[in-house]
Amino acid sequence: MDLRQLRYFCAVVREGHFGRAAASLGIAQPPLTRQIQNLERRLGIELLHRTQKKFEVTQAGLLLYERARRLLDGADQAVDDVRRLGSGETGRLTVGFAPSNAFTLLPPVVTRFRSAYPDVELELRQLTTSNLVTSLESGSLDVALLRPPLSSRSLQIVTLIREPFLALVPSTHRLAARRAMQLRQFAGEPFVMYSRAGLPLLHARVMDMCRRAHFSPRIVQYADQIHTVAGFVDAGLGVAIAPSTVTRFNMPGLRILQIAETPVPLAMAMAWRTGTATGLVRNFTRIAREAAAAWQAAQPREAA
Amino acid sequence: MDLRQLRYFCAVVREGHFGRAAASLGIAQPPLTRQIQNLERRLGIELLHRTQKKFEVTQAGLLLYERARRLLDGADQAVDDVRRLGSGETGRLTVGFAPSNAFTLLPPVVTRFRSAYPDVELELRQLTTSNLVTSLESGSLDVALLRPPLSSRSLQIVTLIREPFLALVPSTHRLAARRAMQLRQFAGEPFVMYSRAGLPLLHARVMDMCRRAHFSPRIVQYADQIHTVAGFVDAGLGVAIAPSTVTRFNMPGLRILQIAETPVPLAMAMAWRTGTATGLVRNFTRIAREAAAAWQAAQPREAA
DNA sequence: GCCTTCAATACCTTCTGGGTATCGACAATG
DNA sequence: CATTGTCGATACCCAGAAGGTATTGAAGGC
Repeated sequence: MDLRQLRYFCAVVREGHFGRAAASLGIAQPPLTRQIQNLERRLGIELLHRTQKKFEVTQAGLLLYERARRLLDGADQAVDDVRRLGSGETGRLTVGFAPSNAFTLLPPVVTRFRSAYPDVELELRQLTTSNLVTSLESGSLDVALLRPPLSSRSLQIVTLIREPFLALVPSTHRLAARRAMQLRQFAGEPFVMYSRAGLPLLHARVMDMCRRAHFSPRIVQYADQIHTVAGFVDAGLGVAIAPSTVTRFNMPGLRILQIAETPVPLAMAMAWRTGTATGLVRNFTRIAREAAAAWQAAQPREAA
Repeated sequence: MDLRQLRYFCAVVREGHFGRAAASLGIAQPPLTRQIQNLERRLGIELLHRTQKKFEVTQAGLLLYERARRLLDGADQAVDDVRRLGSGETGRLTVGFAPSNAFTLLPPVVTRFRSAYPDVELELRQLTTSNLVTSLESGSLDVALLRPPLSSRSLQIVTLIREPFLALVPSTHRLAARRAMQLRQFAGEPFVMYSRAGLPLLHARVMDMCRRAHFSPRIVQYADQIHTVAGFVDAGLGVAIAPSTVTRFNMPGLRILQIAETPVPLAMAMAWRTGTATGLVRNFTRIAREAAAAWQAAQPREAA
């Protein structure tokens, strides 16, 4: 069977006239006549009963017309659905994210994606960074939001945003009125630190900053979430260093200062399996980039 | 959309291997590769994700596979149904018949047709000869069994059987022991005659025979069915002339003789609209011819 | 490290589908 | 009654697509 011939036949039946049917199909009349003849020959059935100059549709022709219309509609629908699925307008996308961005980048990305692709079923999974990587590699995640660095030849990584590090002091602190400070001014200060287990990357980064500033922090408290650290500083337990996300917290006893040394910012990235060319992932990464740019653009006025 | 490409794609997905798929399709591998590429290009979607040497079916490809299989099945089914309808293996056929053959030719024809084409819906209508003709011409009948002659340019007529006329006498009649007789021997005999209203053709034919034999029948009784006429003769009311159907009746008091003049036999014919080329009519007329031949073949040993 | 396997590519041939010109037949119309 | 217009069918030509053969390039198995 050939859908072209069915399409032609339907046009002839619908128009009741070879010339008009040919015009509606955008072809000339002779090829149309021939295709109908071919169709009849192939089926071995008379579909149109010719009575010199005019024709009438036979019973068999009428049946074929009904069936053909349904087939053609089905074919169009199938093409449409496959295109939508392939282009990522529909389907199911599993997104992994680290706890660290549950309250930062994730919400705007998800919101933006949902409104752009309402027909996509979005599944969100909070995992540790190492689990994110293995899940991405095994294919149980399509894409993940996580913190670099990460080393995996099979994953594609794009940095979405870079958060500068800021210094946190209680409002009662001697530096509270300043706009900026130097890291060595925290030497000997009671220090609120990220737990090595809960936030290994932040722990390492902050420890490294202190080391570069030639002092070892006098740690008086550990916490394993950024906003917990900020909360301890707010409560006056000590000072801390945190990514600019903290400017989003509303804590009356907290003062936020710029760091003169401007440490390498804390990056947030997005990763997916290299070679994954599905429209879903393509669309999600585009949306994520847009959301990150918007987020980044909204940040500086507070963090600058 | 092109069904060929869908068929090829399904084969590739089913076999999971271009070479085997090509073999199962009866084509070489390179054209198959190209067709799949064309299909992907036309849809603008990656259906098979190639990873050097092997490939895996994408989500979109899987969806297309499901849809394509249903489309292909639907197309095959449609072709099959149309073929069956067009070839007369299915559908609805309206057959008209005259009262005169309700008990002769019609039953074997219908039986034979039913067993040959059990899926055809057969509608039988008993009508007068003139109504048969007008119904055929108007299209409300597809085919009819009737007695010639009839004149209609738009109808195709085929004679199915020819029944010789026979003479009927009661077993007490002076001719009862003879095998044959001459028509003039019925001159003056009490005669059972077909009513002009009920069986105009038989009435005319018998009257004509008598006229050709130079006598006018002394009619003592009219009847409007053949078996009623035979019944009256069986009861001893008189003699009669009847078509060979009467040999099928089992009447102890009835003797059947051949007529020396061998009048032109009584024909039974079949008619349909010229130009009607539907498989149903073609099949029915073929079956009717076969049934008539069988009926005719079973006749002579009694009527000879 | 060599050989096999599998899809992709290059190139050629054939056949199918579409286009133009024209025919033949019917129908309407003056 | 002749003429003209309409409609489907036919004849012929051309372009493009589909299939075939030979070959390549890259992985994977021994």
